Amino acid sequence: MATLKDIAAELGLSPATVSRALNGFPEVNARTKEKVESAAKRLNYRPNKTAQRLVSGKSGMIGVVLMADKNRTADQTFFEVTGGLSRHLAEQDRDLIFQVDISDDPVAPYKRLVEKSAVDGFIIQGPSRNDARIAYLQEIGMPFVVHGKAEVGPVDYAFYDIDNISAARDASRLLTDLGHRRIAFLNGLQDRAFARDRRRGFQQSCIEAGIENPDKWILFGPQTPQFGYSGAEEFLSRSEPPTAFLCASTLAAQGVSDYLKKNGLSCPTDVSIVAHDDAIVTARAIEFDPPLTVTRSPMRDACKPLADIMGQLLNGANPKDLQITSSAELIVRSSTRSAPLI
Amino acid sequence: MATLKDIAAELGLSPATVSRALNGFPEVNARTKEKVESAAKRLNYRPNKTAQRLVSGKSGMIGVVLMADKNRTADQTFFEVTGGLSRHLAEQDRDLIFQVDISDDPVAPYKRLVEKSAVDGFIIQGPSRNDARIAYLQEIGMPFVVHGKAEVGPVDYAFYDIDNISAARDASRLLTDLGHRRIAFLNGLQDRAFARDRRRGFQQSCIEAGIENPDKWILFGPQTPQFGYSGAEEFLSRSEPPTAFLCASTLAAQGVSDYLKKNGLSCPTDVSIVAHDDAIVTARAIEFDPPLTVTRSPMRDACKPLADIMGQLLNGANPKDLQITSSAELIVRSSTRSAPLI
DNA sequence: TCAACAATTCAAAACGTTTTGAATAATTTA
DNA sequence: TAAATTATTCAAAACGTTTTGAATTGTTGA
Repeated sequence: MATLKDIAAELGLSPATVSRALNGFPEVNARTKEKVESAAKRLNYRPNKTAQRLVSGKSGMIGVVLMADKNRTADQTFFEVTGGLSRHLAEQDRDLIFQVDISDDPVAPYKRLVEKSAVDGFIIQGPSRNDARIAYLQEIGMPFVVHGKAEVGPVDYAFYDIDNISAARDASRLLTDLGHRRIAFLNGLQDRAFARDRRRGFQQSCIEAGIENPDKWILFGPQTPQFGYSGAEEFLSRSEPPTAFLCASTLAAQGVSDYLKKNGLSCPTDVSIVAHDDAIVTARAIEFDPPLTVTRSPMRDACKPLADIMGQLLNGANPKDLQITSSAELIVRSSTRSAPLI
Repeated sequence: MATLKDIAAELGLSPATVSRALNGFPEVNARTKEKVESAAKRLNYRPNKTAQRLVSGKSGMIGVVLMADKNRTADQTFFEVTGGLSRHLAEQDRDLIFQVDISDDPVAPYKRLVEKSAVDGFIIQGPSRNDARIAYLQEIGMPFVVHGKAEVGPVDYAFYDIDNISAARDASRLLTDLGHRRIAFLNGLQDRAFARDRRRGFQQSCIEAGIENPDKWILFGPQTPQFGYSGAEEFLSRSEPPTAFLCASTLAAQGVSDYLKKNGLSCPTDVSIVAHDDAIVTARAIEFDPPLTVTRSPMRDACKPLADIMGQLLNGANPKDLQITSSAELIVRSSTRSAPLI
């Protein structure tokens, strides 16, 4: 591998000049620059990243950690995002270090990468309330971007999130507008920030529609077909069964749909279904029978903003200026209809 | 962050001695070593990885590349392995760089990481015949381990693979022993090495059982429920429908099972099903109705051997000594029964 | 007591860059 | 033509380790 010195020796220049020439510094003579560039190409020169890192103090790496505990359910969406992230970081000539954690301490893998000085920053997925990881990274001053916003009020870190309150409100408002009054909500895991926000949105539209005690219509759980199935079972065996389901993911909606079919109930005639659609491949809303009404905001769409935010953060931007909340669009398909007369 | 120099200054030693003390060299005085170690702990010293890399010429990183083209199907198993890999590499104090490729050239992302001197080696998943990535890495002398063996005969690179020929042979032999003579095989994508081997195993047992022209019973495709469903449809609408299905994955088996249910066919009374089980979470063989007979070899099990092989490779071992073929075990459950009398 | 040897430690070089401060060459101004 | 600028280049230091070869100290044997 050719080094700066090799080029310098070849042209009778100093490494300093060669370095400047290749990095486009203005003070280097045009002719010299030309010669250096052609020599670099001829010798197939590639700057040694490690050396650059040593002097710059940056690693050029971004850490992404997956907690491989029980909720394997997160995997699908997690990887969807991680994959896209890797692509967009590559555009900034950064790379993604991927680490899977098995320990009980959620902070441990972050600590490990920090202490190895392996990364310049982290992207945190699936934040919870009072997230220990966020606290740790803030304490040591390590840059990070959160996918999803953990707290309710204003925060001082960078994040990209969708407006979960509005999404849930829009979805359940559609149902109340159609006359539904008994709406079951299969929400995400209770400790997740997005689940808290969606609950809030659901409550808001319930209040608007004069529905009492919305909380008794909410079930928290992992977003899987199994959860959807058992949730449908539970709600529909109540004395006052729901006429509609709101699901936090198309995966849960799949379970609900399966349960309805198995029990001779028709969607949308007997029961309407609305889901939030992350646009993950394994449960496409449009391929449901009937096609599913959703609030849609593809997970994929988060990748580029997250990577961009990280880039700006590492260029010294203020985290408070890097807070993006995007909104989900409501797409009405065939799984929703007026509430049946009772 | 404390450096070697800081410790040296603190104790009135040279950085060289401190370095040796911390790296357990024998020539350093026991008392000195003790003092150095306690000082290191007190100052919370962590060696700077980048500096170590510069001098050692190693990056401590292993590259894993996902080709994000059409066959999204690979994702599930890919991530299963990648996750485990990250864990086991961490045990060697190595990290995993994860890169997603979108270009048409399968070699491009490897080249990119190589030219940045970002990694010490690669782990290649889903090899195909005459894989260009393997050719490239061999040409430039970059260490790599292949998950799955690409060629038929002996090869000179390190790999971990399961014995696909035997797995397919065992599975189809089970069916022929039960009297089945019309066995449909929903195999993997035709360019994949494992699909070629399984075809071979299938052919072997067909020949043993006196079944003619086995190839007309094979369909190649992505291992998805959709493929299973359409494959079942195609085969069962033939004039001589199969009495059994052999699937390359439980995902395809799911599609077959769905098709049977939808069309009033019973498994195992009308049709038997055997699948190869990678033990991925989204399609558990044991949760099928009825529980699925499989040849089982969990994807997860590949992670540790792959990481170990990589470790040895980087320690200078000969790739030819690092070739592991493990065998899948046949687990008979309730989805297989004697062929129906015709 | 002196040489021979082993046990420790050290200074300096190396890895390949970037950056600093100074030096040289080229050009302009007076 | 000398002085003052400006444009260009350079040598050396820096980043934080590891490794090399030499130097120092301590110990043993004669």
